[in-house]
Amino acid sequence: MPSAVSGERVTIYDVAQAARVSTATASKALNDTGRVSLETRDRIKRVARELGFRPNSLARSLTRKRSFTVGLLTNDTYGRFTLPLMAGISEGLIDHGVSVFLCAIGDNPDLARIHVDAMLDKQVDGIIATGKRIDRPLPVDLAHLSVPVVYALMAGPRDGITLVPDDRQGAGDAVRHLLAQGRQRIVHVTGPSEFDVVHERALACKQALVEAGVSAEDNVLFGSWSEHWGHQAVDVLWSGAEKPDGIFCGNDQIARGVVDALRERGVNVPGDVSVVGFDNWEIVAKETRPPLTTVDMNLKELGRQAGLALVRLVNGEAVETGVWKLPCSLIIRSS
Amino acid sequence: MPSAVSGERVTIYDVAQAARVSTATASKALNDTGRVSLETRDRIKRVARELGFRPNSLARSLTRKRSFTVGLLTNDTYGRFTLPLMAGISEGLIDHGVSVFLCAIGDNPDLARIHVDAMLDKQVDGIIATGKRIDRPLPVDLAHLSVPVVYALMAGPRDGITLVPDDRQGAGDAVRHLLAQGRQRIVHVTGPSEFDVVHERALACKQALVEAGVSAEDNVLFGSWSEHWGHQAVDVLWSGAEKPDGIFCGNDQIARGVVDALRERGVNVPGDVSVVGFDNWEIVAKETRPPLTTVDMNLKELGRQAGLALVRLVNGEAVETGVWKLPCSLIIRSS
DNA sequence: GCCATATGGGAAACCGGTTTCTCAAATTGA
DNA sequence: TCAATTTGAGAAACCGGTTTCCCATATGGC
Repeated sequence: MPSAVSGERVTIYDVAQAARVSTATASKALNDTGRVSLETRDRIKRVARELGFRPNSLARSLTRKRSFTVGLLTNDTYGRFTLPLMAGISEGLIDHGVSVFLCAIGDNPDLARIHVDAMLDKQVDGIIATGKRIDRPLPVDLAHLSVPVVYALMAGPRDGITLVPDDRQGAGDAVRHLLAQGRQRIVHVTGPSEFDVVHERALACKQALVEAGVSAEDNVLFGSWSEHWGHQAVDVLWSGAEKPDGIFCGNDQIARGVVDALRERGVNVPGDVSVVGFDNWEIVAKETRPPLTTVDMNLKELGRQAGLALVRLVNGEAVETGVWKLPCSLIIRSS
Repeated sequence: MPSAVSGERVTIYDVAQAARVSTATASKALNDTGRVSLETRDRIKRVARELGFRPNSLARSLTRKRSFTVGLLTNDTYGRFTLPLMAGISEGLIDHGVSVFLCAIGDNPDLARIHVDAMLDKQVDGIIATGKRIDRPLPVDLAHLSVPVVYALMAGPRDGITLVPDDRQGAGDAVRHLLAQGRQRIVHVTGPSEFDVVHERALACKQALVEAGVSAEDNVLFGSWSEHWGHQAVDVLWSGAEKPDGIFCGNDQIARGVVDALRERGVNVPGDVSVVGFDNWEIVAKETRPPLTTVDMNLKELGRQAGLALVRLVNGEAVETGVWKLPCSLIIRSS
């Protein structure tokens, strides 16, 4: 008797029986494949709906050899970059019925190995690797896996697919914004020189200045990614002869430190000096006084693209390899 | 011929064939179940190892009716609370071979429904629900699911299992710390009064003061969770007659605002006034000048416990229902 | 009216494991 | 020495779907 059996899940067998067909026909009808009359198809679909049939994804995956599941591997313990990325991936993939395993592996190679193995055992269709250090690989080799891998915010192999923000464009926009404000003596206060992105951004900064015919000599200060360094940098700059009127910072925390230090010195922002940050970490940028103009890396969109690129790989479609640079946006606030 | 076939995954069938036994025996040997001679068991295990056999988790899940997978549902778009929690869950569960699907659903009920359905289709063994607002439920009803649910940082049903930090103890410790510094005029600057935790913490604050025989009248200021509010609160407090010498803040951002405002007024922290925050959001607390003394909610440990509680539920073990309050730790820095 | 083709649907194999049940051989007991 | 029990291992069913292949019937052409 076809009726809503409580507790137990409804299987395709139940549907088939209720519709008086075989499971084969039921399957074909529900998936719009094979040869089934329109009449029968509709009837089966109706019955399935009435019974509240939901196919067991595991069983389907077993035959299809597709689990509709991907893994996201990250060594960003803080979540600053991972969560927006994750949200984007998830958003991009949910339409494809794909779910995401998230694994935070820190810098522990053993843990990384365990998690990757667990993912492969669970038959993930692909893996997205990400980290906070673009130039540092994950502590595990993903190059020879049986599933495709996409790298986001992280250096992948030459013949792989890597998605990163276009730091060059972002930094260029930031500097051009400062120039448009009429700033002429522009310095760049940034993070440790061991980071690739630091050089990327510094280079773009210089280039934009040169293009505008503005001096770009000795205008980069390397330090750490902290507010503290922002303060220090202002101390250094304001002890010199020629004080800058525009400061482009390597991230929002540095910028916050810079702005605070300037205020404390009685320097008006943006009256005397304009400041631009990088990251658009709203919790920092919005609470800076005045709110910080900064570069947004559009991480959510980057995640979406990474997810979509991965499914295309999984589907065997051709995907252009190499480094994809996704545009950054300048978020103009009051600084 | 048993040999390392490249590309294709090794199945239990391959192992059985190479060891000249049936798949039934192979399965039993590898799982240490059934009746197999020690000799045969060892041989099969050795062969499996040599072939690099890794069981297909999907196939196993299908028969065992356990997917060794749980879902983590969150409406915390920012990751501030979710990621540490996630790390804890993951850490607690990896030993059990359990992986975690992470879904950020925001406040969208439709999206929530879709993700929950997707999880159920993928046969998750259980779900952990979490959010940034402890007193706001997720925009989807999880009460009548076929799998167990554990609530973390979020109000669950009466007969469910809910894990939250012990706000009362944390707030009490914070206030007692201020008292121990010799502070007598203590105020509490906290978030919006619609939040349950706000009242919880305010109450604990009052109680600790009363116990110490210190005045606790009109000493709570409700506002928002922002730095800006911290500034405003100092304005209010310092325009009054009797200025406080100890301030306990509802979160680190407020505390940061308070400390900055005090410094700008020339009030010395911790010389004239001691300040304690809540959350131990390191990025804020460590960069505050001076570094912030604050309450850590031990979210990672909370996540671990939530994960373990869930597997116990899944295993049908008895688990005490109700609200579990996990201890907070006071992190003493310089404020 | 008869043969070739198209159509709808089902039986059975399969995905990769687990588990029950059966059975032959080995061991034990009297 | 012979029956009763224990032991080791395999055949087959199963989990819940998908897919291939085959067959009966309906349709079309001449």
